[in-house]
Amino acid sequence: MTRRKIQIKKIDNTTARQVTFSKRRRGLFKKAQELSTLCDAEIALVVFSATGKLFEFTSSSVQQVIERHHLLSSDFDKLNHPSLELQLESSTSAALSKEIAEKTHELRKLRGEELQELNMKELQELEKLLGSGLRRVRDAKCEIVLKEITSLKWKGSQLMQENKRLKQVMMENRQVQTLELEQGQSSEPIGDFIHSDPSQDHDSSDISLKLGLAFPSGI
Amino acid sequence: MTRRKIQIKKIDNTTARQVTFSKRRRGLFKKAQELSTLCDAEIALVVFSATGKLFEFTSSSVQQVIERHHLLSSDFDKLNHPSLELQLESSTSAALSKEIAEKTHELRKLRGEELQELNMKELQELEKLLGSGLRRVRDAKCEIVLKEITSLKWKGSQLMQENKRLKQVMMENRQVQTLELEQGQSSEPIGDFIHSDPSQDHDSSDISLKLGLAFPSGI
DNA sequence: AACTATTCATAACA
DNA sequence: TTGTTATGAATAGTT
Repeated sequence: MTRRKIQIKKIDNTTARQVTFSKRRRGLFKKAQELSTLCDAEIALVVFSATGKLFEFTSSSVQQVIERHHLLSSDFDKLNHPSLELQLESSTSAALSKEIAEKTHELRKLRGEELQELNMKELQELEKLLGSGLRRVRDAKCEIVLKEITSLKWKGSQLMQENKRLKQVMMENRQVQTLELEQGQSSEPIGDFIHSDPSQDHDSSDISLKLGLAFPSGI
Repeated sequence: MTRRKIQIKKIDNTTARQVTFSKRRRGLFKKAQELSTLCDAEIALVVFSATGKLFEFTSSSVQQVIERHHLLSSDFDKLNHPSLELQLESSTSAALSKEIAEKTHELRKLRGEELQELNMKELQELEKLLGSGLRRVRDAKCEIVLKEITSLKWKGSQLMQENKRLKQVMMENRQVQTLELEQGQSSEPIGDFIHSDPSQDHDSSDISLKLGLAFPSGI
C-alpha cells in the first residue's frame, strides 16, 4: 500500500471504504487475469460488494458455462448464495467433463486412433506435433546417456587413480625389499612384497563391476 | 513487476511457469483476503492450475453461508436433496479434476514437455508410442493421397473415353462430309462439320479443371 | 480523478 | 524448493 502502511481490518469510513473497494477490486481482477494468462490457469472470481453489487471474472473456458448464472443472480440476496454455490459446482462439473472429452480426443489423435476424420492439413499439423515430441524424447534419452557416460568417465578416472596408487605402493614395497636384500636382513619371502594386498584387489573389482549401464540395452 | 517488466502471455518454460503460478496464486489469494476484510466484501475465488489442481478461497461470510446451509441440510436430512447433490457434485468435481490432471500430464509427455522426470525405460515406451502414432498419421495421409490418385485415374479414364467418343464423332462427320463432297450436295460450309459441338467442348473443360489436388502442396 | 510517496509483489537469480 | 534482491506495480493519503 502506500503513503502509510495500513492494518488489514474493516475500513470504518464509508467513503474511504468504497474508494478502496473500487481500487483494490480492479487490482484483484487484473491480477486474476494475469495469472490465468501467464500460467494457463482457469480462474473463477466472484465478488459481492458490501452493498450487494456483484462483480465477477472467469477465464475463457469456464466463462460460457457460468454465463447463464447472470440471469439467475440478477435478483439475488444473501439467501441465494447456497444456490449460487451449487450452480457453480454444477457448472464446474460440466466444464470439467467437457475438458476431459477434449483431452481424451486429443490423446486419441496423438495415438493415431481417430484419424479418419482429419483432413490433410490437420494430419500434417499432427505429424509435426508428433515429430517434435519424438525429437524431444530422443533428446531426453540422449541426455541420460551422456550423463551415464560422464559418470562412467568419472568412475574410470577414479579407477586409474586407484591403479596408480597401487603401483606406487608396490614400487615402494619393492624398494624396501631391495634395501632389505642388500642388507641381508629380510626375514620374509620375496613374493609377499611383490603381490599387493588381496583385500585391496577385491575392492577394485567391486568398483569395476559398477561400470554396468543403468538402463536397458537398446538406445 | 520486478527485475524486469514481463509480457502478459503464457510463460513457455514449464518450470518458470510453475514457480510463477505458485507465487502469483499466493499473492492473488492474499489480495482477495485483504479486499474482503478491508471492504467487507464477499469473495469466492476458484483457481485450477494448468495441471488440473484445484485451489479455492472464500471470504468468511460466504463460508458461513455455505456452512449454515450444510447445517440446515443435516437437520432436514432426508428432505434436503441439495446438500446430497452438493456433496456428490463436490466429489465428482474432485474425480474429474484428477482425471484432467492425468490426461493433461499424458498430453504433456506426448508433446515432450515434462520428460526430465522419466527414466530410460519410460522414455523408450513414449518413443514407441509417438513412433506408432506418427506411422498411423503417415498412413492416413498416404490413404488420402491414394484415394486422390484413384480419383484422378478415374477422371482420366473418363476423359479418355470422352476423347475417344469425340474423335469417333469427328470421324463420322468427316465421312459424311466426304460423301457429300463426292455427291456435290453439301449445302453447309465445311468448317461447321469439322468443329465439334461447342457445348460438348465446354463440358470436357469442366472435367479437366477438377483435376486440381484437394489438399495443400507438401506431403 | 489525479497525483505521489510508500509499501507491496514478484522476476530473476542463488 | 526456498530465500534474496532489485525493480516494477499497486495503492493510501492527499489535492
